[in-house]
Amino acid sequence: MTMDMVAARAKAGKATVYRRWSSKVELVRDSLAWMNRTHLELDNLPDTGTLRGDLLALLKPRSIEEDERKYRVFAGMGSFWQHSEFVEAGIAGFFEPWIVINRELMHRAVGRGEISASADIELACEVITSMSYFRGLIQRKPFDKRYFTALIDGILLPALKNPKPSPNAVDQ
Amino acid sequence: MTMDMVAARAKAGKATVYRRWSSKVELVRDSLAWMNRTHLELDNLPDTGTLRGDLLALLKPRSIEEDERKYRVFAGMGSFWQHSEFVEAGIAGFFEPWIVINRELMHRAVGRGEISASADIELACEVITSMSYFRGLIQRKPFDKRYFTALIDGILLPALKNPKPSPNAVDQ
DNA sequence: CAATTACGGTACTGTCAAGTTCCGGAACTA
DNA sequence: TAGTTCCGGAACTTGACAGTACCGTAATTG
Repeated sequence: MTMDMVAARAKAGKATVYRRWSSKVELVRDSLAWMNRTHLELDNLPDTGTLRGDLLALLKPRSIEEDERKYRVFAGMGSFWQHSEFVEAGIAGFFEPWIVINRELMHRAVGRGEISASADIELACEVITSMSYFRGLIQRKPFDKRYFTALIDGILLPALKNPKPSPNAVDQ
Repeated sequence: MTMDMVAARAKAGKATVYRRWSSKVELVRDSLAWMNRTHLELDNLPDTGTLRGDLLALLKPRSIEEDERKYRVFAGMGSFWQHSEFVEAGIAGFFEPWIVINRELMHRAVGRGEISASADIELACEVITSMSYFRGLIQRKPFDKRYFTALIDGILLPALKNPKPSPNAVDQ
């Protein structure tokens, strides 16, 4: 991802790119922010009546391919992993919305009495995100509907429907 | 991570480094392989009688700090993320042994009748690894004993002790 | 001790990519 | 049409870093 490539892809001159962004750092920052603008409106979440239905409703073909593009972007960002500013503001920002959404859906499910009130929501709402990330970026296997449903039905819902064996809080 | 730094850290001349490795690529490959040599012998796993005990026995202070060093290495490897050769052989190789160990411990637990035989072991044995990675490299928070036990007690064991909920034929 | 080898250090070369400068031409304006 | 502004493109500068060449010296061997 060189600036020449960026300019070429934009069918623009490098000078023009630098007219709009004063450095590559700013360009990357803005690009990340742009990608982070989530299409998922927090106040318009799916509400199917079951946690399982809500979660499945989140996984649209759109988001699958978007995720894969994000992973390719990550892999190509190379040197920016050193600057923790970017990891925090940019990369972590990718995942935070999903975690927030999961948290909200799970809290609703608790309210409905669908899952145990003593479940560790704070941890559970990071499970999908963590594992999708690991699968996409490390294992480089598709995070598709099959895997997603297996995750929900095989891990997440069983974990949430039971009270946890021992009460444990995690710092946040 | 420049070759000058490597040489300096080794209190050696750059020429000496190049006498042993013909290129940086080979050096990184060998370094990854060396870090991957796991201290956990597969035929000498903990056997405390419970899955919980076995898993907790895996988490030694040694491995915690080693993991954090690995994450720092990852963050510093920058450009190598493009070459999927390295991601597969090197980085993925870090995690595979842990997954294998988890799988073995869980199969034992199934054999003891401790966890449900219908549990999704293949998925479950990736949970700890995925989430430790996410926490260490993305969230940059410590993967310590507190978090680890919360993960085991709040997610993993509850998920495993229950049969999967009905794989209902819900929406498409 | 003398000869050879191995090493640490430093200076050099080549390459690649970020950032700058400049120019010619297109598009808009009067 | 003439003047002004903006853009694409290409050449250039600069810095960082991989890889190389070389030298003085310490260790090794006969």
